[in-house]
Amino acid sequence: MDEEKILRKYARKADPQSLPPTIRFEYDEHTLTVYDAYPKSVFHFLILPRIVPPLTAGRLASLRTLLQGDKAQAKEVLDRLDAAAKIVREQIEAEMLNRFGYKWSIWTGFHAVQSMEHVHLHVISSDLCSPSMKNKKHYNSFHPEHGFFLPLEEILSWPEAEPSWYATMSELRPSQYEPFLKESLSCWRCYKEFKNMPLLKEHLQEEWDAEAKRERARLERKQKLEQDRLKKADRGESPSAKRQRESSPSDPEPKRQRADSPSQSTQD
DNA sequence: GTTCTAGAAC
DNA sequence: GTTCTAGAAC
Repeated sequence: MDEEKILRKYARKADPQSLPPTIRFEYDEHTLTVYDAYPKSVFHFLILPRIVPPLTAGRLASLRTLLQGDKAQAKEVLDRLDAAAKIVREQIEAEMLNRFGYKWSIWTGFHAVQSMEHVHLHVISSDLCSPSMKNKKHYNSFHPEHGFFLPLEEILSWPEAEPSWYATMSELRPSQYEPFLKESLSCWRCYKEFKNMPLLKEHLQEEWDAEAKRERARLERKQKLEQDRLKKADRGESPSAKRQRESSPSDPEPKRQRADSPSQSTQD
């Protein structure tokens, strides 16, 4: 089987369950999520639209062929990928907490010019630390500033835009995007430039380590505050003193979890 | 997409 | 001399 058409082969499977678990992550009626065979980050998945009528292999050959076809159909495919990506991100975040004790950002988007046939949405953690991250092209294809990586959120807004603008964007001309891959090696977090990949990789690892340290310390402070609050509450401390501590300025991030659910306080 | 490798860069 | 890149081959 032609290596280049490997994704199309997966997307064609009537029964994705038959794919080995080393390749298959999960699937639903319209999408299939696989592990990237050469992950460029700690977490790196590809979400493929499955080839189910009326969708054809030709229509799903690339993001370009999808966008240049029926607009409503394109929108539907993108929405299904979006829904699948949300679920994958939740699972990645759970795994981040399990294995690393904190969560870091996850990017969801397409390469403007894909190298493997068949539409595939990248869901990739922002560390960009992986043995398979080997050259400038690899790195720049995910650099959030260079423009080669197209966030799904952005593409979802295209069909709502001016039709002539939509048509222009849908061309996804390689000549427009390929130069982005040749830009100098700069850290996407601090913009510092590096002479070669080994030096950049070393720096990316340091950035990620620093983030881990920062985030773990922040979570610890938060948990300690919470424990103290509960202790004080048990002793019947005045509600006003409690409120004062709760509005701690060191933790501006809004949290989904209510502070008064002690049963879950270790997870966050 | 990867592997291989010649020659540039250091 | 060794490391690294980048283009060709697959």
